[in-house]
Amino acid sequence: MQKVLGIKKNGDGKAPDALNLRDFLPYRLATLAKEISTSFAITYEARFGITIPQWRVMSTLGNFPNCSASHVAEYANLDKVQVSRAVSGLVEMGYVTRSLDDRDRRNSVLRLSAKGQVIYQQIIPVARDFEARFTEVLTSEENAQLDILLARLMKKAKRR
Amino acid sequence: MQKVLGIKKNGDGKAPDALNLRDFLPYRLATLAKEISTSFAITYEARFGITIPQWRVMSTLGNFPNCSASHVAEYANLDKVQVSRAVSGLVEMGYVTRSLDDRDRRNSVLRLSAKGQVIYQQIIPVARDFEARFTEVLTSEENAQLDILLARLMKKAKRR
DNA sequence: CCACATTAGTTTCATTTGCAACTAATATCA
DNA sequence: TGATATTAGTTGCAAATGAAACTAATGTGG
Repeated sequence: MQKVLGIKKNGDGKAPDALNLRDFLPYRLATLAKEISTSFAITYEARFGITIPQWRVMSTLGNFPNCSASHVAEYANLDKVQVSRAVSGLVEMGYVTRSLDDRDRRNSVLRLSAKGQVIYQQIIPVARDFEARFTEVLTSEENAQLDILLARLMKKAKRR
Repeated sequence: MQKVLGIKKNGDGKAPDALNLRDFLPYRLATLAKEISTSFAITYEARFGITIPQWRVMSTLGNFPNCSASHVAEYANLDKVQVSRAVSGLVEMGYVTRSLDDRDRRNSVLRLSAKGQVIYQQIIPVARDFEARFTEVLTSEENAQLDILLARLMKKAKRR
């Protein structure tokens, strides 16, 4: 009986009576992502005292200075509550400044502070090294392929 | 400047000053996994009233009847607290039976009840269909490749 | 211009999560 | 055999999460 991504296929096409969790794509992605995320989170939590949502916010602000909280939420795949709380913490720690957009005072204007810039510049190489430890186990062709496959799956996931 | 999995490489090898979250492997995996997991969870939560950990427990018991809670935890990548609570709920709903191992009364012996078997058999095709919606967007070669890449990344993640 | 709808962001509250402490059973070893 | 350690599983508690209510600002149709 051949197996393709957890789907056991027997010759006559009859539904098999069990399913192997460990071969099940949603499970595999979830466990892999969790393993990698938490391990990365531990790295920067220990060194810089920030959480995963805070890392995402800082990284977004590194690319989009002066953007709004909703832009951060959209870009970093966080909900607005998470962004609000993450930013509050980052402001308290002095890593981010928050002001109001004078043209529309509902919007916040978020920036990395000078201190935040310093931290951010320190995290980048750590992040790259961390990522490299994984990309290293694949050839560059495989990395390119992975890139394509993940993009395709994500596109599908978003469309439902 | 070429980009490989979020690592911008400029010609002279100098560290670039920013990192694109959306190209960052841990982020991509986390968001993809979350999207897929929650969308699948909604499916069976609505129909069968079980949570993600409960789905994992049932699926494990489908393959390993009469196993212990710690075996479930190990196999389904849950911690023992999650298993304990998931099982309590499943027992309450009448999907699982819990007894003690007479040879070592610390160990529990978990089984799908008759009712649990029925539910489990109903979830399997739903799970397969759900997974198929994703594997469908890839060719069978790509699926095979994805399988290999995820396995390699997971192996690396586990070793740290 | 004013009532009403919409949007941005925060706060509240109920649920989920996970570590740590705990209980109970078994293993170890003097 | 009896003190101590280890293992399985549960419970308690504190932090994280997320939906929904809320505040404040802006947009819109009459």
